[in-house]
Amino acid sequence: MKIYEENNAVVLEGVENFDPKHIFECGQCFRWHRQENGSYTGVAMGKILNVLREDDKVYLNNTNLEEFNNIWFNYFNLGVNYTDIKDTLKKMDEYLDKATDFGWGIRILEQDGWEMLISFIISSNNRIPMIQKAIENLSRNFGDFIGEYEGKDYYSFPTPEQLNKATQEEIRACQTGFRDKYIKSTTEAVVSNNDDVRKYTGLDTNTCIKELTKFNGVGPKVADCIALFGMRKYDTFPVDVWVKRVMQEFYVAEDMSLPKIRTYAIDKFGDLSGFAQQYLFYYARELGIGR
DNA sequence: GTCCAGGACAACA
DNA sequence: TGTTGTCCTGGA
Repeated sequence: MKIYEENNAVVLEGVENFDPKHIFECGQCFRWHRQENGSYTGVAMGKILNVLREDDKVYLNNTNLEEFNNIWFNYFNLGVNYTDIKDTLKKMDEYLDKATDFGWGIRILEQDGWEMLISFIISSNNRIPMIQKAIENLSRNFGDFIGEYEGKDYYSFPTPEQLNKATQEEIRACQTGFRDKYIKSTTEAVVSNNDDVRKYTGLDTNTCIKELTKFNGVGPKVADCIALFGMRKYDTFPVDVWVKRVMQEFYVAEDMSLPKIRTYAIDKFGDLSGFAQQYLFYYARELGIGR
């Protein structure tokens, strides 16, 4: 891969296993929006970025090499060899063989743990467009204005201290629904205990999930998502309705419970469970499998 | 107006 | 220890 800077952009030439649509629409993130030219614009790590792929070139627009090295290289998980991961998964069975071809450009983003904690609390019993709207509202009302890009204003996700200034009513006014009390209580817990959830990356997977489940509004599925997408715990397997459908379609009996599906998958996919989950989720959701 | 999609939690057996 | 009703919102 050749990496160079030109015109306020960083170009990744010959980058493998990288497709914006696959990355931003596999259920792991909520702040990226598709533009008319097929690129995606979003806010992450307090920066506005636009991502466009043209053949074997990926353009990271509105950034420079310094930011790329400090932020985006890790954010896009570029140190991980997805060719190896897919090869291992492909050998496991025909479904993963198909799913890894279908979502060939998926990468698991290294997102901020605190943002994932609140985002996935909002995700519970909620649909993606509504989750996106609530997170945007929270950011506009309680985060920092970062700047304008192509005629739109962008705001950073609020810090624990910023969000803690919001009342439960103000949180609900951001269209969080009944999850307002979960967000309020979790934010209060983080601030009052001076709890840096980013440090949870250093815990082992089971401890990490157990700690996350202590927060109000965080159950098994939400904890798995936070651990996988915000804390680099790749050996876990969040089971949402789509993953349940695809697992029942291809692997397990119709009446298997969610925790048992999870255990089954982790036994089978091991250290690559989180990656398998992403390929299967994207495959199931795009094709409407099991509906 | 009615139904449905989406997990956590409290109350219950 | 597992099961059931409730929570909120927008789109069909």
